[in-house]
Amino acid sequence: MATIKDVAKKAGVSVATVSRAMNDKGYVHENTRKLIDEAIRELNYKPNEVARSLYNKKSRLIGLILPDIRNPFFPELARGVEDKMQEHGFRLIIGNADEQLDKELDYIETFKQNNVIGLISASTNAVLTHYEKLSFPLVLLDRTSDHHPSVQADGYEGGRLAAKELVSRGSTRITLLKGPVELQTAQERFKGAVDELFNANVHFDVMTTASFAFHNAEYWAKELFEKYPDTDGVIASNDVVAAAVLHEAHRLGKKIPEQLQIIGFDDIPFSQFLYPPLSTIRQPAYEMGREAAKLLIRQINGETLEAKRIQLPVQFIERQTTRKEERND
Amino acid sequence: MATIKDVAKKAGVSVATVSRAMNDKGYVHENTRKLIDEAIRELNYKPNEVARSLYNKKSRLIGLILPDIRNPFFPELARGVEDKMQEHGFRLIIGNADEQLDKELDYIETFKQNNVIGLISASTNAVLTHYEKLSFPLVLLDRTSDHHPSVQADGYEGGRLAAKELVSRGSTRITLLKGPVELQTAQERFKGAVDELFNANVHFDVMTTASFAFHNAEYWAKELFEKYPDTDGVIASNDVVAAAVLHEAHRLGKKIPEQLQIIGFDDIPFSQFLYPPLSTIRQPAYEMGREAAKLLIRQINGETLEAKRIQLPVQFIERQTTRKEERND
DNA sequence: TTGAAAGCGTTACCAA
DNA sequence: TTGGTAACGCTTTCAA
Repeated sequence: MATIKDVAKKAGVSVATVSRAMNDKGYVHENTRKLIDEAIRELNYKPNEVARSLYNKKSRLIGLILPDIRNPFFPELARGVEDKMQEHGFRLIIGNADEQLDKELDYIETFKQNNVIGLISASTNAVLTHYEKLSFPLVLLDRTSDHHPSVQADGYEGGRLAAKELVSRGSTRITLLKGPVELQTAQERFKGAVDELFNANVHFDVMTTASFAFHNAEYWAKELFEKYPDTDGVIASNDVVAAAVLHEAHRLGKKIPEQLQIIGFDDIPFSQFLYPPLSTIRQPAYEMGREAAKLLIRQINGETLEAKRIQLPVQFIERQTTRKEERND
Repeated sequence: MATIKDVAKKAGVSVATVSRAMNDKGYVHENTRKLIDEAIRELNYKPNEVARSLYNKKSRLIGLILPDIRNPFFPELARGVEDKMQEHGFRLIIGNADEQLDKELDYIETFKQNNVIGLISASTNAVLTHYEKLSFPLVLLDRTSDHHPSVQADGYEGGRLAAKELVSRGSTRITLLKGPVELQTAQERFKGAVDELFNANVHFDVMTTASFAFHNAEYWAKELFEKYPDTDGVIASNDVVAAAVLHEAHRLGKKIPEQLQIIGFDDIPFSQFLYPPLSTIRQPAYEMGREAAKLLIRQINGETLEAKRIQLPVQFIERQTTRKEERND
């Protein structure tokens, strides 16, 4: 690997001048610059980011913490972050926390030790204290905080919408799946749904699903129908859980959506391929990722954002696990 | 952040001694060591990985290139790599190439510039020349190479199995979906299936799907039934495509598996939630990730592996998009 | 407009 | 058994 010294030698100048030329800082004569550019090209020189990082105490790396890379919602978020960061010359390193605090802490440590210039976290951990004394800017994604800028979908409205659509389509014994108690976004969805359900004055039961992961989803689904065998409308905590519920409903021979309506949350790509295709509340995951990236970049550029909160709208995606709306015309 | 100097000062020794103590290199008196350990603890000192990396020209970071983070097969792979690496104190940074060569090159550059100690690539790009002159060890995952160690599933056998199961379950007009031409693994599956189909002397058509990604899968599915409306057995190039085919088959009102059998490839977690649950050829993705990690670690530890190839077995997962086998007893 | 040199935090050589 | 110091590749200050 060629170093800045090699370039300097080839161009017949000092390393200081090469550095100035590369970074457009201070004066460099135009002719000198040409010599340097040529030397760089000929040697195929790429600055050593580690050395840069050691001096500057910042790299061009952005850390992204994902709670569970296997839930398709998160890769979608990641893609949004990635694309936006790419446009600005930052590189993303993804850490999969696997819903475990120690893994999350490991990654944060790794990020610190490698001088990331900023961090985006979609962590699902309730406690955020380990984010308090970071030396680089932070954006929270798919969750909120009173102390940090954040991007999230309008969970309350999402929950409300889900309930409203189910009710207006005729479900009368609704089961509301409540996501992990420590997860704010899940709680907001829950609150939205509960409020709407109360208003509608319809019977409903609540069941808590303590995780969003695949291997548990099946279990929740079974439990759901054991506890509430005659439910005729399920508001799932997310699409993965909804898929499991749909699967279990088929196994039990339920007609969907005639006997049982199901509505998910997220709108992951797979939902359209389920049978029947899953009606769901869409979160604009990719956009959320982009917005988080924008917020982080603004901070990197020196703006102080405090606890700025960006909330993106959700949307009911009507597919076929819900019936047609009952019209009175 | 405390530095090694602070520790040295606090312990009343030189930085050289602290360094020796930390790395267990050279002599350190037991008493001195105690002093140092205590200082480290009190200051909550963590060595600066960037400085280390600058000197050693290697970090503790492992790069992982994924072709498409949205295809659930790859996160599963990543989890395997991650877990194994974690056990050895290495940290994983994931780069999503998005099936685009320039993104892949960008990540490789980032990895180089950040002194990763090794690289695992599940790239889908045909050309591998950019992997030739790397200064760190490389393992290819989910693909093969004559020049590098690699880990992959037995694609040929997988293709063969898929065909065999479909035939033995009574499909007579099979459509074989062939993955991207530049993808070796796809080609091997294809070959295995073709060989078996020839032997079985059953009619079959071939259609090429030029990508594994979601947004295209639907398109291939539609095309499939336009071209071969009376096919009674589909061997999909992977589970994502299979899901799309299943979806389209429903839309066309086909009875599955009575009129049409479908078999996938990969066994991603979602496949069990499809309706009917998808019969598929399982690749042991998580294990593959772990094996790739092992291979990389061996190289990091100085072994030369040449083009060692590890091939893991595949397995037919019988679910309900295939009929019961016709027995003659 | 340029260059010498110090410094970023660590490791390793060599002398003590 | 310990410590001084050069070196890793870069940026920045200051003097020329």
